[in-house]
Amino acid sequence: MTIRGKATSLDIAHLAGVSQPTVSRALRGSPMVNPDTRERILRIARELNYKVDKNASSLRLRNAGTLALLFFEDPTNDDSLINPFFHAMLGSITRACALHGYDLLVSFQQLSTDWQADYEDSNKADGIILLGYGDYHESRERLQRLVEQGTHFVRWGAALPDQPGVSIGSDNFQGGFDISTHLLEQGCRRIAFIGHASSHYPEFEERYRGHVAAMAARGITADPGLQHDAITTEQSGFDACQTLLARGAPVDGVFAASDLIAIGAMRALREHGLRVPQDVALAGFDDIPLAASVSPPLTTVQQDTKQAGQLLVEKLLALINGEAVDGQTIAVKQVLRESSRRS
Amino acid sequence: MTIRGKATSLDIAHLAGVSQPTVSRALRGSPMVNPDTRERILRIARELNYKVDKNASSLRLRNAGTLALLFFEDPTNDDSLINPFFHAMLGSITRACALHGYDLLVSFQQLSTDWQADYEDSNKADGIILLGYGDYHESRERLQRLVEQGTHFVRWGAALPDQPGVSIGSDNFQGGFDISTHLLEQGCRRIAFIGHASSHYPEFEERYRGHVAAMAARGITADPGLQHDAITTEQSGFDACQTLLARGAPVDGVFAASDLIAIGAMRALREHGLRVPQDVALAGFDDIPLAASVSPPLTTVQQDTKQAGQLLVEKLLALINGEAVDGQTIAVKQVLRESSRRS
DNA sequence: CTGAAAGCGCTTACAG
DNA sequence: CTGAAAGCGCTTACAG
Repeated sequence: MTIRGKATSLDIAHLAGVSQPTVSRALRGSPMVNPDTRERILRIARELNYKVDKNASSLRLRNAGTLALLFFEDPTNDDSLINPFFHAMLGSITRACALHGYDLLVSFQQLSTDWQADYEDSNKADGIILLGYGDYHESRERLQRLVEQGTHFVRWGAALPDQPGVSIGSDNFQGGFDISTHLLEQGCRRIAFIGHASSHYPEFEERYRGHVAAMAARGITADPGLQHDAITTEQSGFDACQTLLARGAPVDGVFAASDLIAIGAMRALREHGLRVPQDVALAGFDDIPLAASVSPPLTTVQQDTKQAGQLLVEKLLALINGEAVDGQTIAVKQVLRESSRRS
Repeated sequence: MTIRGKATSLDIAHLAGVSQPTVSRALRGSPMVNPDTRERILRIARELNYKVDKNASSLRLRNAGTLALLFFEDPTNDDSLINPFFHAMLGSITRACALHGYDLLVSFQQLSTDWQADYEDSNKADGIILLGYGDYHESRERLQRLVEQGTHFVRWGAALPDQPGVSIGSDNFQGGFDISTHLLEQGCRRIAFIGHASSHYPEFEERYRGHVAAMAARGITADPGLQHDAITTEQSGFDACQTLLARGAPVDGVFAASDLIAIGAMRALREHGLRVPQDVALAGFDDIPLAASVSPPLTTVQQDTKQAGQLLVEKLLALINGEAVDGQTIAVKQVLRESSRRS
């Protein structure tokens, strides 16, 4: 056994006194190998710490056994401001890949970058998982391009009609509806929504629509003046809430489009001398780990990252497999904590 | 041009009226190709959206053009509790890889898992970057194994003597020394240290040693009773601080071994009716994005994640290249914010 | 400057 | 059950 230079199937063949193809068969678990021979081969492989050469195998099999995760960043974000929610997604995607015996290639990209890199990934991987934030209108044409390319991909996001490719996302409408219904039940009537609510941010828009519908269900028309744009950062949430409060509009509830926004809003409320939840009930969206730890603990909508990661991987694998695949909406779960408890 | 089925260099050769090796040469930028021929080939390649098959290329070149990032998790952690600091590292490592034209394979692993998977990665990638938390004594033997294997790897962590492999880490001692010196300057005398301080967690231990040294420099002997174990989670920080306060030991400063711990400690202090910084000055370590956003904003020690990622990748590449490589300690920077400002 | 040849390590019909 | 043969797509000496 040579220490330097990895062992090959041919090395094993020599040592086992068989041909190289037989080694390959034994290693791949082919039934047409004599059990004794197989045992011998496997033993030697273990001793040599042999691993199949992925490149050679992929080249021959014509599939890479690799998926690529392309993480889109909003150019307005600096490196470190990634929403913890996406980290949970990264974790669950990684695990789902491992479960299916696939490797995961990870890359980060600016939304504005040319899509050349996508193609590059499509060449190294069997398919792409798209994840990230930013203006949907900007990413839409890139998706279109991928479709034309015949690239296999799935994306995390609102599953809306007329979208290029396969989208998997949470039931944002229902989540928004539930949380606003809850705030209404707590006696809130003037509920602010902090977060973008346009087609540029379809997930936030759906949450907002859920909010408006919940209000309507109680006969209340949502005041458009109580919606204020924000992206998913603590600072943006702080700023938006600040602006809203500075306007002097009376508010007794805040539904933030994400937990990070909610945490920023909480800080703004506190600085304005407003108590949460006594003066203003507060709720977020995502259920990031921090949500349970802030004080008061934050009421929020839990997105099922585990199922999300699994679905993304499994649907992508199905696509690669040539199956017809539809988008899917994942159920969400309300998590009620102190930040909204007034009764 | 066939839509289905990727174009190969042979397709291009046919269309360009040259041999396949000439295409390969042109694409790789070999100087021994007629400029006109090269232009033609490149144009056709672009039209066909051709990309070199990575598997074939790697197989032939005998290098994968891929690095693997192996993220170790403490089994006590649940999926979502990854320190934001590591996410910043992930970002900077990804970027450094891209810069050097390498792909990055990412996998998460329990510290306790068998190291089989490491070998697997070592087969798919040219080298491994190790990152994560957990008991160093546990990971140490795995590192040893990797060394014996001849696997190229670098790890993020305290660069101590007698370690297997190459380690790159922050100057934790200096960071601890600086922050405690600062707390002392703010008038603190009874400074608690929250975080593990044993050889099982060498980075925390170094921070603690820095703290003790800073105290000693002022003629103060650090009270061992003011050190309380904690791992890097908000909850653990909360619990540890809680316990410490419940003991009734008077405390006028807290140096938390990480920002997450500090944020937990802040919550515990608040619940005990202690004001930060008036009653207790507080400092953390890492400078995660949240540190600037909590109230009061958290004094901390910034680790240079950007340089860290670059160094990890560059040193690993050097190792792969057969060069002799040493570990390195990266300078840290104090970030003073309100949580420690008493004067 | 360019082509024919060999080979990276594997997998899988094709014969036996 | 097993071996000899072909070939995945590329790169690089080796000739010209």
